[in-house]
Amino acid sequence: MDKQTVTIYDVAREAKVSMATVSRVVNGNANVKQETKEKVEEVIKRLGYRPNAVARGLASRRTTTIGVVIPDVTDDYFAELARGIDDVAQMYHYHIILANSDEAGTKEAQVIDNLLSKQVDGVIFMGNMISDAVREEMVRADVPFVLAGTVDRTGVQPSVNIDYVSAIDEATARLIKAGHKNISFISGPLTDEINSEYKLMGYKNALTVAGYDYDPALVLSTGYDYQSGYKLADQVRNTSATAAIVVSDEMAAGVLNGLTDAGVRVPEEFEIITNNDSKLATITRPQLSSITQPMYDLGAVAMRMLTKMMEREELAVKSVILPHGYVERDSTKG
Amino acid sequence: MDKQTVTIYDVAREAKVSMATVSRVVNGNANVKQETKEKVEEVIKRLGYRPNAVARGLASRRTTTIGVVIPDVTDDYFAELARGIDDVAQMYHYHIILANSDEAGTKEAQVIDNLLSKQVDGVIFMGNMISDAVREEMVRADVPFVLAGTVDRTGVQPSVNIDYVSAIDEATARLIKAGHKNISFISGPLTDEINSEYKLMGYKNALTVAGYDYDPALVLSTGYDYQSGYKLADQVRNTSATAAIVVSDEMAAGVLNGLTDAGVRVPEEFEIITNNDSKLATITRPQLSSITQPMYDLGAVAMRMLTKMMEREELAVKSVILPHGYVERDSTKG
DNA sequence: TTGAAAGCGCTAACAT
DNA sequence: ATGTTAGCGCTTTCAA
Repeated sequence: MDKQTVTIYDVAREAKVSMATVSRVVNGNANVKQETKEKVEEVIKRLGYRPNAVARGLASRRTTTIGVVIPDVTDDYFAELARGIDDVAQMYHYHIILANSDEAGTKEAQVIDNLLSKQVDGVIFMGNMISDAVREEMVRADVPFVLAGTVDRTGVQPSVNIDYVSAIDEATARLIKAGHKNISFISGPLTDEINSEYKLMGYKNALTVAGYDYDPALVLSTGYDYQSGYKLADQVRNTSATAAIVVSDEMAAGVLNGLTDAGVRVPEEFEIITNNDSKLATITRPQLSSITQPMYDLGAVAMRMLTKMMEREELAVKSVILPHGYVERDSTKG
Repeated sequence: MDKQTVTIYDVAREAKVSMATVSRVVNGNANVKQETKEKVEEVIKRLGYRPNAVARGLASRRTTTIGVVIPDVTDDYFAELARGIDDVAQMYHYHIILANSDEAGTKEAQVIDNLLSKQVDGVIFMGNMISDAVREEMVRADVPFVLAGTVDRTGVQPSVNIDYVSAIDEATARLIKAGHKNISFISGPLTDEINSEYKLMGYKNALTVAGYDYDPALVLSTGYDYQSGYKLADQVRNTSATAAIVVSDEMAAGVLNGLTDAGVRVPEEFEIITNNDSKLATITRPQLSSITQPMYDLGAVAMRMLTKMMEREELAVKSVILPHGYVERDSTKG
């Protein structure tokens, strides 16, 4: 019982037309008589013919498939972007190969290499930083790349982001306005540019505007996950900080619970603002006040840009900045 | 700047060998003189040649790519399985196409169709139930399918699961033993077999053993997400239930918070046991007592089975049942 | 509106 | 150990 034993030839023979005509019908080419079309369609259905995408890709040099590089599927933030990407891809009839990069610089480049060898028509890249190896792949590749939720300090790659600097700046200013003199900045590894070159900058900006000194002891960095945040709570208590800006919700939940379990009352004794407003932010108790990001849209817009590039349309804007916001919950006194 | 400018021909010409030799080198065939091999490798590197996986797939009828159908990438449970799948796939040098099915029966079949048209060498299917359309695709396909965290009441498809009936049975018995007379069973749609035919059965079993009557009013079902659970809390309060078994952590977190926000103290006035022990279970306050499942392994083992089937090895066991457990936390009195 | 034929880049016999 | 030669199943000119 072979399945793909049914080829375009079989359909052609059975329908008494040439394979070219079958191809036209399958591809919705208008130059086919209605009658012929119907006959071919009947045969296709009867034989259970399914076009071989691999052969099609080889012949047409288009696979209608795009690659999506994601650091980790279990990361709420990127998973949400992936949904946006997926929906828009669906809309434009592109298929997606979702590839985990594990956030390891070396693996990322290899993952991209795999994607390109599969002849994807384009790639959406997500990550906390762009390694040199990845950058090289992007410029060398002959298919378009779009960055989603991922910054490129050189600004050469089309990208969709929010203004991370302002977002953190505003949140920090909010805490300052609430009277805090010592605010901690808690982020993932500072080797990730998005932390060191953007978010930390926003934090410093706010400090500068308020005329406060920047105290490196208040800058804490660790992994992005819950456990890392939880463990970090002890260190936080050892600083003079009375409030914190945390760059990921999982970390923030960890810090919050670590603090609470150590007897520190949030927000009474310590205020926290987190960064992504993912579903976690409303699940913790107290709920987390948060910067809000249009995560789904970040992905959706990136995918839309990619479709345009793949169709060789001009891009009006190469670096799209989507609006962010802020939502007050219970981890701040408000 | 053309796409796959550098082909195997270019390498062959430049290295002064035949394309077959280049192919041998690329595929690690032993029948190549060391010297020739080195020369070819040098040229490959110099020209930046990257084998075209599409052409390779067409010629060899193998793509070393497998399809993974996931209901929703943002679902913690399945995302965790996906990690297990990904790691093992990596290990065996298979690539993965992760396809979102949105849990819609119609879309699932279409997604599988896409995957098959791409000539994947195998498929891992995850979902809360198997629609007839999906079942049909599976039996008709000529590539192996393995179910991960997904039950097949007909038992014909190879699968990896835990014993959902026993897991829920035991958890329910635990609540009964703690003195509860009215225990609510909270699940996703009962149209999903895993709920109606397995988990609910476990619940009923425990009731029967204890000599309790089954009260349909205590069986509540809604969406798997946090919001659905949160909203359900009101309904829960209107039943006579003093404890509940919840089949997903997100729902459980919702029920817990909904109850807490309504002034019901957990676990003092109401006990909850959840089902997956995903990271959410330790993030909520109180933390959720939970059935434990080896999620990562569920995916990993499924992928390992699939590799065997793709290599045409015999499967010792077609339906693998992995052990489950239980972890006591603070949503039960213990 | 339809058909014929030439590839797309590679693998896999089969030769040598 | 290496080369030659058919295809793999389809798209795409180019003719008719």
